Amino acid sequence: MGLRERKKQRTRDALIDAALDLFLTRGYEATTIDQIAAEVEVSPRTFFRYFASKEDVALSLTADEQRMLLAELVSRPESESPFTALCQAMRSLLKMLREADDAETGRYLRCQKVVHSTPALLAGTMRLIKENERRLVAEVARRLGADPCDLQPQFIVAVFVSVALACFDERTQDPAILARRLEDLLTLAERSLCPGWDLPVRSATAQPATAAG
Amino acid sequence: MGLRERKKQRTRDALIDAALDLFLTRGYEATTIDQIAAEVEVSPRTFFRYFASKEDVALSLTADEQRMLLAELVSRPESESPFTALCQAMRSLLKMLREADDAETGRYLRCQKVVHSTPALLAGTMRLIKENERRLVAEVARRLGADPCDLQPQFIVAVFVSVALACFDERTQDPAILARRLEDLLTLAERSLCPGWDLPVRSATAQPATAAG
DNA sequence: TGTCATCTGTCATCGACTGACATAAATTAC
DNA sequence: GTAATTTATGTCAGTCGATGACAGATGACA
Repeated sequence: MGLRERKKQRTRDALIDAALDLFLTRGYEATTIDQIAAEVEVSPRTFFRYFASKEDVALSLTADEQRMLLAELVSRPESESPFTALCQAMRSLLKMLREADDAETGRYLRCQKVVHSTPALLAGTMRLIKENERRLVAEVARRLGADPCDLQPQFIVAVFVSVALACFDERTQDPAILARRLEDLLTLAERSLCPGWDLPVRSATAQPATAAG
Repeated sequence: MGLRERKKQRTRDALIDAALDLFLTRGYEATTIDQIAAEVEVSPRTFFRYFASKEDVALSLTADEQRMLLAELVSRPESESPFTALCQAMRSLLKMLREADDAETGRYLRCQKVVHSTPALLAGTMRLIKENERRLVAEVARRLGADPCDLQPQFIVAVFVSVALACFDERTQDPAILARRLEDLLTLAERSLCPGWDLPVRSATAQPATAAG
């Protein structure tokens, strides 16, 4: 990797760190782009060459996590049922989080704190999750041999996302506690859902929605 | 109601209608506050005395719906299980929508179209739903005789919200089709969930939180 | 070393949003 | 009915987020 690439990466990381620090101390709204740029000693214009918006820099880590979640799901073996695969992908993500170095863990914790204390960032997080949900549905549908427009894959992913979202309480930021909460919720989900609910249905009567006939 | 109140209501409605029209024809981002204000013949400053932001005017109807959903839930009889009550509240909401006059139905349809074609508004909608979710959890917890921090009420509402969200596909805007889709999804949910999953659990090992005696 | 692609800073500009102040209108008191 | 009070609105000035255009600086590469 050339010098140019390394410098860019360093600038990008510095901008994220400076932004998260300022967001934490002064608050997201009260922090200006000028202040972030001044901290890293670049021009405000340069900030916008790295991040599309002020929200973007705050949610860049969240966006990475969503991409990783999808990648983990795709890499799960086909033998796992869709919901099991989703849960395992989530567990892998939390494992990576717990095994990360201090710098990354710190970034993650600051990011969580900022996001949970800023309604606009909470909305942005929801948007990212919702966008990723479409990709998750596509992958689950593929595994089921179903169409992404069918209700079943949408329902399976919807239940998973709702469980995952319920984990991200504002009080729950430490990855270890997060993992515990996830397991508790998955246990509850397991007790509530019928065995085989996320397996392909082959009956002729069901699935009237697609209107293919 | 005095003249002043009536004038305010008329201005507010006119701003919403003008905004939705412009958003639909020119797009949300391309529409400026000045254009909306000019359409209603008020100053741009006055716009911001009625709505906190450009997003606010686009989502004012959505915010109303969320308030109504909560009100419907509260008015459901205590004999209904939490999930049933949530579903019935949702059905009531859709019924009100189908029985509304043309002006309101038109506003609703335009609002749906605009929201679904604008990522920023989709995010805002998620935020509103997420905010309302906390109130729904509180009401469900009360019905269960549980604490709002317990996992069960959170899980029940999460499943409901995920089903409700799955209804609001971008292709599904007509209230009648929306109602059909909701029923299909609720049927699927009913098949997937164990009987009694949303009833209070009274076993000695679980749920230590309520401490009701 | 010189050429080229790319990164960066400066400047100008737009649009969302806010505070301060003055004016106009409706409500209330007399 | 008029005066006093409250409240809605318009005007103005200003901040901040975000973008396009252009010029200068810097790393890549022959």
